[in-house]
Amino acid sequence: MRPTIADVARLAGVSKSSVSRVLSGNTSYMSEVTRRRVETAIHDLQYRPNMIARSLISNRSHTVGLLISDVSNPFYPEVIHGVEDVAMEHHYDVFLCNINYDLNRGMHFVRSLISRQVDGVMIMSSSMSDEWLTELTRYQIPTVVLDWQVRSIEGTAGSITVDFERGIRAAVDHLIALGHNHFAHVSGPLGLHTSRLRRDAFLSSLAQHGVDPAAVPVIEGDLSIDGGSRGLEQLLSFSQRPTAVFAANDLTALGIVWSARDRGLRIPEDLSVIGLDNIRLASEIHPPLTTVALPQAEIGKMAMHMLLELLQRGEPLEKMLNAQVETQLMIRRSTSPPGG
Amino acid sequence: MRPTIADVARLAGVSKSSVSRVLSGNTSYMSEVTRRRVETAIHDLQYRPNMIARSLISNRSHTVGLLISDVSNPFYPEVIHGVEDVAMEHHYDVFLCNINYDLNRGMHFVRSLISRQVDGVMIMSSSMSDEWLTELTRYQIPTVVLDWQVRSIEGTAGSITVDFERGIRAAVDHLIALGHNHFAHVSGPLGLHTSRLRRDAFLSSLAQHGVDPAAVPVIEGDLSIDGGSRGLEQLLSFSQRPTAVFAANDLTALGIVWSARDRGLRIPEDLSVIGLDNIRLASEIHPPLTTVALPQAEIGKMAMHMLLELLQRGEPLEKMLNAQVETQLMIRRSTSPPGG
DNA sequence: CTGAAAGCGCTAACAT
DNA sequence: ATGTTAGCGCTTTCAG
Repeated sequence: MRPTIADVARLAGVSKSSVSRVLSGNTSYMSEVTRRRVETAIHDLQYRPNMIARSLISNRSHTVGLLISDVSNPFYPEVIHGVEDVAMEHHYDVFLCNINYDLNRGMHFVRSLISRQVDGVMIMSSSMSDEWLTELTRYQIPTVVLDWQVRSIEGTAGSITVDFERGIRAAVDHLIALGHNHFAHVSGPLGLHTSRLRRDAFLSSLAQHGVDPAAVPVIEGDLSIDGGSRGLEQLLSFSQRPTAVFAANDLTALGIVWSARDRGLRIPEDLSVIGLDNIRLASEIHPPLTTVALPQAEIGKMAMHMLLELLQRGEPLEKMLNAQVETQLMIRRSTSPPGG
Repeated sequence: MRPTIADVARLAGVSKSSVSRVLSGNTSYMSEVTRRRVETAIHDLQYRPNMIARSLISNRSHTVGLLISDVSNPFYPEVIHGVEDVAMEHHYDVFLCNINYDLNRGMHFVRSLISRQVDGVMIMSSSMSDEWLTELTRYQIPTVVLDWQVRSIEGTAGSITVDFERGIRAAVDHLIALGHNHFAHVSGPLGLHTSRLRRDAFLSSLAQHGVDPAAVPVIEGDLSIDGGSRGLEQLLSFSQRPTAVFAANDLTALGIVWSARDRGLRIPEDLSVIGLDNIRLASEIHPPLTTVALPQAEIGKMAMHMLLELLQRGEPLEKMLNAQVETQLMIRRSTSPPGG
């Protein structure tokens, strides 16, 4: 049996309260001697406090949940890092849940987190259900959501929205400055809000430069390398081939680059490619990818900070918190004037 | 306040015990009526049992910890999946901890997991400290370790070892059959046991074919893309250039392939490259990478299953459990006869 | 078949 | 400055 606070008390010859006091650092009114005795007893027994018992009293588990679509998506690692760093700083632990693009699985995790009395939850899944939020707020669990148009919810919640506009506009400006005039977009699943945002930002920025959006082919991909490959194939079948393509994410862009290469096209001479996310690989491939960067670690940190803030305020907010992160163009080697 | 079992009991007009009975499905000796009343009360109150309170009694948190080096390492996603899948099946939740290659951080997590009373722990970090295991077994927490030479530990533990031999021998056979006779290896950090295993397997397989191991350059890398690039540069500086190189992992292999390409070498005509792991990217790049595959998902599943078994047996084992997984050569397009 | 009571490990008044 | 007591939400004997 693992030693309990009672064992420590017995060994030290004091009461449980005294032990509890040194555990919580409530040591101001204690005699040096008792403190010492307790400390040695703790050490001798290799006693470790039982968080479960603590949580039962305090109603706080010092744990937060983080729901993501899929660990294997290279967008997440840095985000997770950001979350973990801030969490660790504040002595929180993180329950990472892989939704795996499965809404049911998501709901399962949500219920499980509720039962576990997590103090808060962050949802960063491209596909999520409003139900999750409803369930979470029903039990007053503070929740932060990334990049999801939430109809303002009653309860303690916050959201982080990504300003794609700015980075994407910079990307378009860059392409225009290079002299391109035939564009294309390989999007994410257009059922996703975020895919539409990216597409619209691209098209409207183009329009600002006098390019007719209707003339810009949009191919629906699936945010994967394979989707990018397929997108490129379609692009090549058009009579009017684009000289520059904007991909909804870096994975898609990689698929485009590699398939284009395979077909004998040179990147960037024959085709300029811009991605989005700025995953690690983007700078490691050849040529390194020009991309609209998301501040991944910052997103993670911000989410956890916002959650912490939500946790502090006891009462439900009258209005959801909101924060915005900026995107930023990283110019690398996958873009050049058309023809080189 | 969230409803408790008392609220349900009150609403249903029964005792807490009765509610508890239906919660645990202990419904055999109950009247249909009471069961119904309780069920409706649970539903009306949207009651969710408090796992924390349950755990306090049962001493089991239905939670396991999974320590990994770094989420961003593409080796892990499938492993994590495997673990999660069988964990979910058995109603366990997984605490994912990113050691981040930091031994202190690892110890921190270990202590935290102990305080949280996790039922078991899996350690899958390339660098780990024996201390972790000592600490874990001190508190009788069943632990499964991947690919780490554990001096047999007293307590409830298991290990999964990877048989690199077989897959690597197949890789060497393949290279020899293709007609290669100048080899090189870009290893992982040779401080790591697993790096030495891989290197030794390569060298000894080569020896079996009459190749003098002393004549085979081994360049110490760091299991990253960058390390691969640097490895290739060194390789090119040798008077006798190898025609085939075996990399300690796929990331290293990618670095080699891409850098070689950059320097105008053709893959596989001018250089055959074999990786190890079989990460997803390996089959998505061009040319797809020949690699010694680790059964990632299987490793995850096996680890969780072994942990479950450890959990079943109450008493400490007299001997550690052990299981082995096989590696397998995946022949793709990054290898060919020298010169094409 | 159902309820009352004790107790899991800990903290937080309340005494002393 | 320290000990005593009650109780967090739940399960589990033990009575009835």
